[in-house]
Amino acid sequence: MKLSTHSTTLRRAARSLFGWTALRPHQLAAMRAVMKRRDALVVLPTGAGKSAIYQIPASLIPGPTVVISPLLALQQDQIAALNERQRPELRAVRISSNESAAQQAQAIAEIRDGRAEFLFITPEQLANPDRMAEVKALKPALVAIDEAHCISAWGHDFRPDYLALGHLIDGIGRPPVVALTATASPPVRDDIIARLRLREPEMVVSGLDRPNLFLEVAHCPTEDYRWRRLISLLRDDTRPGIIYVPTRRSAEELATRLTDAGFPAQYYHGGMAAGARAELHEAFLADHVPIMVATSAFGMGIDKPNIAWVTHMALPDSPDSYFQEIGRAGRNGAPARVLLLWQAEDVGLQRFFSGGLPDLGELRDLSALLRGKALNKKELREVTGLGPRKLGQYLALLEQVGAAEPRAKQRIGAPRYSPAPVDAAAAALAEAERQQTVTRSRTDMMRAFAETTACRGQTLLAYFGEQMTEVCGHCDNCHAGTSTPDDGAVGPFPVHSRVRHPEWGPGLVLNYEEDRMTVLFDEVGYKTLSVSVVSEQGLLTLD
DNA sequence: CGGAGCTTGCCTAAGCAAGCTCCGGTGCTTTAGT
Repeated sequence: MKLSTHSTTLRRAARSLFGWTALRPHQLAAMRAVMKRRDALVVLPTGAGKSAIYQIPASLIPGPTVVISPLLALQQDQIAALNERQRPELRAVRISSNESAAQQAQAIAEIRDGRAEFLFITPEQLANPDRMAEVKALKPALVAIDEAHCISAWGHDFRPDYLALGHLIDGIGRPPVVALTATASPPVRDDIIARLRLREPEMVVSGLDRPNLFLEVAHCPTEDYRWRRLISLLRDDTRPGIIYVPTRRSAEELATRLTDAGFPAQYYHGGMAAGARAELHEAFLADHVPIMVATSAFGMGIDKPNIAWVTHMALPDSPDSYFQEIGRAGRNGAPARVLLLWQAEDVGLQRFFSGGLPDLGELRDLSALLRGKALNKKELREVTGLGPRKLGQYLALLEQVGAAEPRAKQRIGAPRYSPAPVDAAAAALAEAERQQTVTRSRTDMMRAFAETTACRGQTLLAYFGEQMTEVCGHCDNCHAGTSTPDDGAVGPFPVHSRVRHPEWGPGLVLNYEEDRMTVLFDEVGYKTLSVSVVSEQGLLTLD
């Protein structure tokens, strides 16, 4: 089929299903890749009609679509939006712990009989082999991975089944895969591609600059100063906004303090009852909550056009999180403020969150146990005495070094040629150390962003692999006149070229700023080097 | 890692410094018990 034919078909479907008269170039490019049954990785800001990228082609391609989406609440919203349209070719069902066995059976039947198109599901569900077989039997024609950055952000420790998604997709017959996210730096893109085992994916990446967001950072020597800066923002701007805080307790305390000070605020965090969370979410969307004080739990799936400002009361763990969180402001295109209030001490908490290296002995014992007999997680917990969290992390690590693999009936065993327990433990520990180094180097980059006197827009986008040729003009440093025009990245190696360091191995050149250059090394994460030292000592070579 | 909040030790009265302990994010699942 000719490309133009696909375009016409897609435009017609967009008009008929969504009432859209036009498709944006990025949307169309991504949809055409899906129509050609190619794998695709799509990085577009939310609000750019990302969901339609899989939904419109799915309605045209014969066979159902499996949508893997991380949060049940988010799935619920997406399903409701689809089913509101009352079109059989868009009907969506779900399988999760929220549905009874009977409801789950009915969902499967609806897909099998062609009465529904979309099956929403979590990676955890697919990790159950019986469930996997059930989904495979439906012969899905397409898999869509929503919020694909979760693979990289959560897979390594928090939700290990995210790490196994490539394996899980193979298990349901490996149809074409389209992965979608609003935020993915180059290494995160590589991680997504590798974990999902995408085959020569079509890359659709839009420009990330958000000119209507004014970026501002203030170093706060005292808590009092932090408070006063916040209050001055709240006096200036009474439109709705989000305040991000690092802990649950500080969310509750700050909301109370603000309310007492005459700024009515609500708080939101992951420790609250599901019902209360849903209510607050709704109330915020309905403009009933002017100020939301929240941990990072608040936000995914919040597509609210009129968020006027986002403030961080501590340094986020990474530019990835920061960009994701500030991206919720100004979706309607109106001017919006982004303010980061930070202290050097904030880094301590992030180090704690990224801390906790596995115990070599425990890893070795677990590895030896798996070689003896395949066990399920509950049995493993009982035998080893490890907590569920720790056990999940250990198993993910051992799987990555070829010392563990999923088996039938939710059991986990050792592969036939798995390394000896001592070697497996050492390799797993090394892998955990590498991940921790990279995670911590992201926090270093976040701190560098906070401390820079250069253009913040350029600095932030360079992290995401986008080279802006001119200063952004919408940050505090541009307004203060300290942003030096970055005249095309003068340096010994082109931006985005692969280089090699004798000690740190291969890496990717990200940007130049005065005499400093930032390189992302595969093994040790982000490093800032002096350009003159690199040049004089010949530290880097083209790889 | 670092902050909050407690106890201890000083030593003859109340209050302060030092030292100690504890705590800290993101969500799926499943199960036991009301």
